[in-house]
Amino acid sequence: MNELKLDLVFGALSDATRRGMLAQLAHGEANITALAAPYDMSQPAISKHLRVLEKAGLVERTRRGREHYIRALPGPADEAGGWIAYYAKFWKQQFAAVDDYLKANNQLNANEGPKKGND
Amino acid sequence: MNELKLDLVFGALSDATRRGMLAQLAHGEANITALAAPYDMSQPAISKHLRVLEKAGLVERTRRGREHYIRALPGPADEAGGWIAYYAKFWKQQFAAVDDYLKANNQLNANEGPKKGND
DNA sequence: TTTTTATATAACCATTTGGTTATGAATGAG
DNA sequence: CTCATTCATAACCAAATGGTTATATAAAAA
Repeated sequence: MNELKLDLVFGALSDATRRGMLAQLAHGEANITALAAPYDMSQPAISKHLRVLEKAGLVERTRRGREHYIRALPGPADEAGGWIAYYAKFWKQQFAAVDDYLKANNQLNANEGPKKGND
Repeated sequence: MNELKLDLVFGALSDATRRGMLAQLAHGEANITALAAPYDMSQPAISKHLRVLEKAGLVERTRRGREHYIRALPGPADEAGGWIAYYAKFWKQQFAAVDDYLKANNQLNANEGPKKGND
């Protein structure tokens, strides 16, 4: 997945309303009225959120008569998750290495115990 | 992790410059000048990006003399990854179920083969 | 056919975002 | 001490974001 697409996917996931919609879609596809129901928000606002999810490739829309059914597509989210997992592995190594260094030098680790004075 | 924090984490990850910085931090901590080096961008812009990463809890800053050393913290990214992994599991089930349904009804699956006419 | 329902689009607005230049403060080097 | 380096902050700007109301379109229902 290219960087531009990751921008869209992470950007889409950065809003609680959109994450809520994706969570709702875990139960299966839903039409837009159903997706909108939990939110105290105008219909065009919901429409915009859905467009953001669509542009990120996180959902797919199927028109059936006058209703639009939305379902979640796992691919792009997986790739975003993959990005995180890939780098988190290295960050943890670094994290552990710094931890070990601090312990070896008998210093307090700011990421665990309470801090010593210096306030 | 609360929703507000997830907003910050996903929001921080939605920018290629910030993801680049986090990628760089996979090799270990770096001072701000080093982090800034790959980008054709003013120093205050870099400073702002770092603040976004800090507010999301994705990095930690340690001042040593006049230099600020940055290192990545794996925690928040892990939680964001966890959110994705949790829901992706359900989306895949749904995905598979719809797939099966379409196949059972001898229809083409829009997610795989080419689409039939209707253009 | 008329009305209602489901949705989109347009126009607008305030706030946030991502950048800039200019300036300042603290630390290190000469 | 003076100068250079590392970084932050302030003020500004354009574009993007997340919302609104008003209006339009298409399909279903009456």
